[in-house]
Amino acid sequence: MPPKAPAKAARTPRRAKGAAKVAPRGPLSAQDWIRAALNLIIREGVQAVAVEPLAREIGVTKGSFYWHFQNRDHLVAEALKAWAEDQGRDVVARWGGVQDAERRLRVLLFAAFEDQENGLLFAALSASSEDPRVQPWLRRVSEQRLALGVESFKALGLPDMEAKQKALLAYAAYAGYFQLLRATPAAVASASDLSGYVHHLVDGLVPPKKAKK
Amino acid sequence: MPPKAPAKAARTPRRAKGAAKVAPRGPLSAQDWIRAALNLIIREGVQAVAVEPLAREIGVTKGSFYWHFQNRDHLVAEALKAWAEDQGRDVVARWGGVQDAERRLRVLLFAAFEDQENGLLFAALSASSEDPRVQPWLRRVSEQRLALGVESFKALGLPDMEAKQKALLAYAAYAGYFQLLRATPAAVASASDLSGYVHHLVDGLVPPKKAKK
DNA sequence: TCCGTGCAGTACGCATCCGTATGGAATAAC
DNA sequence: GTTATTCCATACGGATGCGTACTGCACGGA
Repeated sequence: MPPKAPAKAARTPRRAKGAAKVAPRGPLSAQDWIRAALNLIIREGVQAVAVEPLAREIGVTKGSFYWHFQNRDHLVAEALKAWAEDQGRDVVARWGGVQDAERRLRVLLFAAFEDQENGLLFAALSASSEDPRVQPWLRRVSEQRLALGVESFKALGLPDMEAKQKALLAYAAYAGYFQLLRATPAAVASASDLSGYVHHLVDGLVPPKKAKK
Repeated sequence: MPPKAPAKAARTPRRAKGAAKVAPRGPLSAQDWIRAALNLIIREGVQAVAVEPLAREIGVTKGSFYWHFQNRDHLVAEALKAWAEDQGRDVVARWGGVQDAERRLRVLLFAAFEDQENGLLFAALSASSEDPRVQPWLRRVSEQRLALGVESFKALGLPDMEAKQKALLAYAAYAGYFQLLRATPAAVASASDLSGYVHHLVDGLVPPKKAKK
């Protein structure tokens, strides 16, 4: 537990006794722990975020962890918060640019599918959705994304109901794609052309004005 | 560890000391444990299948468990095997009936989406895909389903590549739908009409001969 | 009636994790 | 140099899970 009002200082490396483990580094920050936690979540899910294993991986001991965080749940909470806020920023960033409704949809979807790392992180978090610490954040992000999708389809002139269904379909295709990529990458690899995949999706969803297939 | 060659017998209820826990029952079978494990998997994922908690839930102690199974991994393995074999049977059952290629696709997809319990179980297992005990079974089932999908689309006269992409898209939409349903049911509920959702999916995938929308 | 067998309870040792307590090394400030 | 501060190591107690060993009970058959 670091005192609420920090002072100053920052120092140079050091290492544990028997452990010249990974890369030598200076003192850790809470951010370092959060990053490590998110990495671990991608690989093994939220429930794998345990203090002692994580500390081993970083190459320090619990002593460090409990200096930066009150307890395990606080780390998880911070990591999730960081993720969700990141998503919020992303959505806004991708939203702003394009005016034309159809182009915006395409840009949105292509960008989403192209950011593989983020997609896999989303899949990992969805995989931990039974965890009550995860659920609210997942809900937030999904609602935001779905709302954006619905908006975009309505901007094409579609009625509410249809826009909702199409948005859900697009989002499910997104979530499912990365779930499959995470669970059984080999299966996805068979249809290796991602851009073709996304084209199919988009062409199937955007009202067939001139389906460019 | 029950002796390899069982004999006979079957007896009447009994209960633990302080525990008139759930429903009174006779002696448990390995199947009972497997069923309980699958139930737990749906609710909390594979990693939640622990002997002692599971025993508590059933209302017995570990003593019983280790009578029926060698260890925890054996239970998990049996449960997964049971699931995968069930899926295999399902696929065949739904496959046999219909001759017309387009109708078969529709029937297949509608049936898949309608079996909510199975869909949620699939989502739960996919959520545990990082578990090396789960991965192979998941792979098997997904490959089988995808192969069936590709077949079905090729039967419509589509070229290989397109059939693969459409099958992947359909499967991702399936996986994603149930993942969302599991993770954030509220989000899915907004587009409440499942049949409309599936219609959208199918109409987007089946080559627009006479898109019946 | 007295065993044998099927199933379950109880108790133990071991491992892993949590969170706490406390000490210690390196640096910055003085 | 002395001191305060930052960051980490180490050692502890408690909880929970695994797997083993052994005991106990109810039933069926002899």
